[in-house]
Amino acid sequence: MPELPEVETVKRGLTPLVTNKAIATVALRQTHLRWPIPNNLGQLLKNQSITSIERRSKYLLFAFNHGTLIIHLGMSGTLRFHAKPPHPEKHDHVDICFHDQSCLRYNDPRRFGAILWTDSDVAQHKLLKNLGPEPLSNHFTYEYFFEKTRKRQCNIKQLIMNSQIVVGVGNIYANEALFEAGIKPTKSAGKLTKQQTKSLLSAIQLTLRQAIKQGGTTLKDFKNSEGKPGYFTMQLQVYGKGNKPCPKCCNPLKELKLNGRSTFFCHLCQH
DNA sequence: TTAATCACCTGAGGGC
DNA sequence: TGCCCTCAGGTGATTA
Repeated sequence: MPELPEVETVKRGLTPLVTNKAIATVALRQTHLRWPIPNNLGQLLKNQSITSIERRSKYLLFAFNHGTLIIHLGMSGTLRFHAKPPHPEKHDHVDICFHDQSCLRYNDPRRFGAILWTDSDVAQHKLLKNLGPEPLSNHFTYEYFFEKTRKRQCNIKQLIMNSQIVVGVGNIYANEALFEAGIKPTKSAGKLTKQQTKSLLSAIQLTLRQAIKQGGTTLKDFKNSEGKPGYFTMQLQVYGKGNKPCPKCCNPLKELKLNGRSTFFCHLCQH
């Protein structure tokens, strides 16, 4: 399930492989994703070259001279580069084929992802314009974060997963960052102390940096742009480890549902 | 404005 | 072995 580190890993992997390559054709086998893929995508991209790949939140932004292709991997999407593409398999929904016979292939079993096109300022696209700051940018400061927690009654886990507050913190990394910071996921956001806010901000950044360094998680579906799994699973401390010993105090980790999401924490180490 | 809930979708895993 | 059911989860839309 791609989260920010996974998307960043895909971006870094694909950038040297596809930038400045001219597109020959686009094969659309399934256009029904979260939103319909534009039927004229092939016409839009034919003989055009990708000038750069950027990432905003979990969206990959493929820049062209005349617009931007927005791709979200959803829950189960992968984007892989093939020098010589094999025969399409199940859920290989889209191929972006280059003149040199190589291809960028989008596969998404659950079809929660999206492939959209905009010829306007991509930052003003309705999916992107209301997003909060990038967690690893200079805009995600202690002052900003503390102000956002004030007068909030929702739990802190839900707050850090809110993309209007800060982008890119999904369920896995929310669990991990809260454990790292020693903060109980159910704690009301508005009751965080200044020190806890600082600790959590640092923990979010540390967790994401480590995951990017490791190449993302390997949870079930995730593979990077070369089809290889990430390696961060080895370092997950609490996610998916209900009833297993806490890495810090060895007491059994608790598991509960919070806003419909699996939540793991140590009731002794997290307050 | 904030918080909670729903819908989308399919593969994996467990129970029978 | 096969069928059925539940669960997993990111995020926009809807509702309260």
